[in-house]
Amino acid sequence: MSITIEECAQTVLTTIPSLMQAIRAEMRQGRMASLTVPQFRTLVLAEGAPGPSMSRVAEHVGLTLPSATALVDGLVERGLVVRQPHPSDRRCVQLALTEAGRREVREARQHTLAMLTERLAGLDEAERAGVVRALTVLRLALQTQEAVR
Amino acid sequence: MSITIEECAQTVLTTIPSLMQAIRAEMRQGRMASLTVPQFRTLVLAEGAPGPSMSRVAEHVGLTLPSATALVDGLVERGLVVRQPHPSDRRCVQLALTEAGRREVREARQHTLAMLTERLAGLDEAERAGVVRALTVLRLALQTQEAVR
DNA sequence: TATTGTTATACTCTATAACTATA
DNA sequence: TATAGTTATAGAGTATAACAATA
Repeated sequence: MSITIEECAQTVLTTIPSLMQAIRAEMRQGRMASLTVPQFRTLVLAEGAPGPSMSRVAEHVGLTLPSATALVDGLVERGLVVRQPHPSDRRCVQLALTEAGRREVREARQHTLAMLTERLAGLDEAERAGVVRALTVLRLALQTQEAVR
Repeated sequence: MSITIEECAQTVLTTIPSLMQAIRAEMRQGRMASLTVPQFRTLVLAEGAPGPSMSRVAEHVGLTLPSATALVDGLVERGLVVRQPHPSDRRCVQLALTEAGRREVREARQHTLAMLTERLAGLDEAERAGVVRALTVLRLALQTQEAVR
């Protein structure tokens, strides 16, 4: 029973939004985790990379620059990040997590991962490997083109 | 190289939002396809099931009832669906596609699938099968719980 | 002149709380 | 009293267009 590209595309189109819904619901449900998915992703970026620029944020989260500005504004207002001047290029901004931001992202991740882990507990070894492999394949296939755009 | 549940959860948490972004971008890019993902999913539901209620829409798209109301309001304003009275239970609504709605959903799907198909063209048979299998596994794992909630 | 970022503006998404109408 | 749906209200996500500051 061979699966055509069209069938595969169809599955992707119908399933990914559902999965996204589920993840969003998880995150919203966490009592203390008052972060939306894009906010969370921005904090994760700032946690890993040192002082990302606004452009970097926009690219990472998949937004336009103005959208990233609005997103970061919200995080700044809530005291989770600060905008720091870039030392050598004064047009650029370097985003930095505050202590509160560091705590928030840690808690949100812990919480969300715990919930996800619970739901994925039923998967066997082969299924887990399959999931990781398939998602990696999809990421490469769908993101490659974005760079081209 | 065995993959733990935590690693699997981690991959899901970081990858699914990216994939969703990519799909959203695809749909937005379509010249004539001016539908958002939730709007599209609502039209697809109405296309398949006959006269879904508002509750059915909310459940399918993963929204609260008020959110579904707002979503459908937009579609009604644009002439893509109509709210019809349920014959026996006057509290209920039955959603029906208009001709324009039927055309719109057809075009949007065609367009989006074409783009996705293009991007997935590089996958071999085993990868396609793996993707479908993995997404199905994830859907079952993540959605089961939603019903419980 | 090109690049980085922000402001202005306008939709849509999404939720909670309060309400109406029907069962 | 319980259920289906809407209205009211509010905040976040998201885009395009126009602008400011710096390189």
